[in-house]
Amino acid sequence: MEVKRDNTEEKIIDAATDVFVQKGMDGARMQEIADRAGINKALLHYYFRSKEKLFDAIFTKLVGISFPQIGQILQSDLPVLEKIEMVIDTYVDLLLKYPFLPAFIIKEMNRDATPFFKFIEKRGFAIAPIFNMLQKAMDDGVIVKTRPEHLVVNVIGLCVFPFAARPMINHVAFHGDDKALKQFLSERKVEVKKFVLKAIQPE
Amino acid sequence: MEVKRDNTEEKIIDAATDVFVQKGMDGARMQEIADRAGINKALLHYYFRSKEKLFDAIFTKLVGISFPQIGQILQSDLPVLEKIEMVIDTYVDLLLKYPFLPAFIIKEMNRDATPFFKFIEKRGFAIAPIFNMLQKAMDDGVIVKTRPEHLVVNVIGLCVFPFAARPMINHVAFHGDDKALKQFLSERKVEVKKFVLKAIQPE
DNA sequence: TCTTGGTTTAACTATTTGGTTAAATCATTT
DNA sequence: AAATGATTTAACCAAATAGTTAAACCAAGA
Repeated sequence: MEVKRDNTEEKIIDAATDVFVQKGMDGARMQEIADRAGINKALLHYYFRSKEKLFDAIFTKLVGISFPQIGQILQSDLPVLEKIEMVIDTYVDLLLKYPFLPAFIIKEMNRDATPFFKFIEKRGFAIAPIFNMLQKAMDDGVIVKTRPEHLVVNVIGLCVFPFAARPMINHVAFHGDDKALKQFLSERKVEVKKFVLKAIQPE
Repeated sequence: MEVKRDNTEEKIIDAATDVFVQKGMDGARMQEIADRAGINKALLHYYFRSKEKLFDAIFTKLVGISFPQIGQILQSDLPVLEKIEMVIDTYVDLLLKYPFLPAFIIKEMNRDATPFFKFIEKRGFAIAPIFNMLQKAMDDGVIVKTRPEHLVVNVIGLCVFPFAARPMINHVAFHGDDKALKQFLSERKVEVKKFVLKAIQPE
């Protein structure tokens, strides 16, 4: 038993990831996934009973990558400012590795948000401790006062947006020069940290 | 001639906008557009020969809304800081009016960027003057020094991201409370201005 | 009123696509 | 080597879908 199972399943997952990320759930074709995995459609349905089930597997995998274990950073007893810096570093590094993630997640969240909700529920992800930590830092005068929600959205947005809007930025700001875009994106780590730290420093 | 033409065409455009924005090009169905416009499929093809042509019309319309006439603001002789504030105000107001735009544009740009490129080309949109203006302000010590590209992406990203990520923010930060989310988004104008101005003020 | 030309419809077609089935194949165990 | 059970395939099916066609309709001008 399990003759070439691991191998085939892996090939399917790789192929499906490529196709779903590029075309989305609606644009993806089971035939294309089968072709890219070097198998035929029936085998695809043998491993993953339906397109929806296959998509769920891929989506869950990719959401898992997108919402990484920043819990460790946040639960450490580093000063808040260093925590924020570490989150930015970790997150931009992740996005440099998987630049297609933001557009994919945004696209599929807008189509059907329930798989994402299930994921969050399953992982028991809670944002409240983060808000509390930031609120405390504000009360202590370590960072400037606002609603913690805004600060979190600002930080994540500054990290994520350039990747989500990559094709536009590439065209408008860099006239299609992929090298220049890549250079720009790799500068984001330093740039976002500088920008955020300056913005939140108390008077 | 042109008996009810205007009326019907308008109904089609409204219906197609709804459906394309909600489902995207791949997920949209001509039948659903026809139903929503209160006509049948053949009439849809009579007005817009193909799904692609209809989509192009809608996409171009929506990109036109997304890249509004901020030229006037930028070409005025207001101080740079006030220009930046005005751009943020204008942009967030726009997004509050059309909150679905960012996700739609990101989604469709990733599928096929050529309609967007054509639009930019046709409108003769150039980013260089904006970069030059910011560079000058940096040289004059009015704002802190960076690559202008980063500043532009930061400002746009802070405005746009919360709208693109709406479903996630709504769930994670507000537990599905639409009212709370709307309140949060309407605070962004003030928040982003505060955040950006603080981040770019010279030492 | 009769013609004309744009408008609208019902019915149809060709193709694509997700999914099924029954048979063949292959590795492993007895 | 024979049996077993997982794996793989070719051929097929039903539903959905973009697009077509030919005829009916309707408002306006001659």
